[in-house]
Amino acid sequence: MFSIGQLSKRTGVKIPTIRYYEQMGLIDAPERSEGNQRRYTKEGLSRLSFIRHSRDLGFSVEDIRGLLELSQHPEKPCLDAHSIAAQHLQDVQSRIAKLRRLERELKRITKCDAGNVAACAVIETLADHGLCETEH
Amino acid sequence: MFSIGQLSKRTGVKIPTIRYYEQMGLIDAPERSEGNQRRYTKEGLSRLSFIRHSRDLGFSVEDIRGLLELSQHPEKPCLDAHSIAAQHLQDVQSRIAKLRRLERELKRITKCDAGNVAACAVIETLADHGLCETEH
DNA sequence: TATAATTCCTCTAGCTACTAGAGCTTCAAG
DNA sequence: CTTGAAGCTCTAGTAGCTAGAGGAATTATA
Repeated sequence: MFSIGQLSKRTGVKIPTIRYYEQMGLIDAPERSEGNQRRYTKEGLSRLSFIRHSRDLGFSVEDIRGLLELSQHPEKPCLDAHSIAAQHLQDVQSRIAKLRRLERELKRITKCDAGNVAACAVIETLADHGLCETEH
Repeated sequence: MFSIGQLSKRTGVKIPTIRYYEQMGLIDAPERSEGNQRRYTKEGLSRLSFIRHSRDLGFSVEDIRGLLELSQHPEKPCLDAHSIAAQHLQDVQSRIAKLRRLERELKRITKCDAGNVAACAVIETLADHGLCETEH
């Protein structure tokens, strides 16, 4: 049996976050000690690790809800898991693409070496979208 | 003079968002009509365009506050603008790097072609960080 | 000009995924 | 048995909006 603090240390999930996940229904409410403190089992630990890892990979809480549900049913086909992951991969890729465009634009405007704001490319570009080279 | 709706159409910023920016002090409270409706001038329009464009480039509201302040003082040196933009560029680059690592991991795990959850690489990887190839 | 349709007003609450703090209770080590 | 760390619940705050209620003003049509 682990206290919430031990669980936190083992998974790297902060204590208030663990309570938050419980409130959101991602993890089951664990048993309590006589004095009403949470006591977790190994199952609780591995479930929280799963969540932590999924969050690290950028899955939303809703995605994780689906993935957890699936992981409880090993006999089911795993198409759903794949489509959640594939969708997420797409999201990640489009975010990368968008950030790359920003990066290009920011690199370009920060090259300015004017001395004052009146002639500064950063300020000027922000004021006038027409000066941009790419869409965003 | 523009109504809030016209301003919204010209800048692409939604009406509640314009009011929100006013509340946050990013734009000045404009004059009002006899019936208490907002009436904007061309200055209001260009200030909002500046904000919109900066948001598109991913600057935070706080950053924009600084950039706007600077843009009001054309005679000042523009070092501050550059450091805000350069810092932001760094943020963008580190986000790109992080997303690339995720992308690699997600690509790898979605390659799985098992038929059911018990053998599915997606689920398995989420459950066990040790199966990952890169840190995240 | 009368009425109808559209736009605008303020105010409150909700979204994601947490995080921080107040004020109090329980646990574990010495 | 005491004391300090760790736990409890509850509320509110973070960014950057977005949505809805309920009502007033403006604009377009008949």
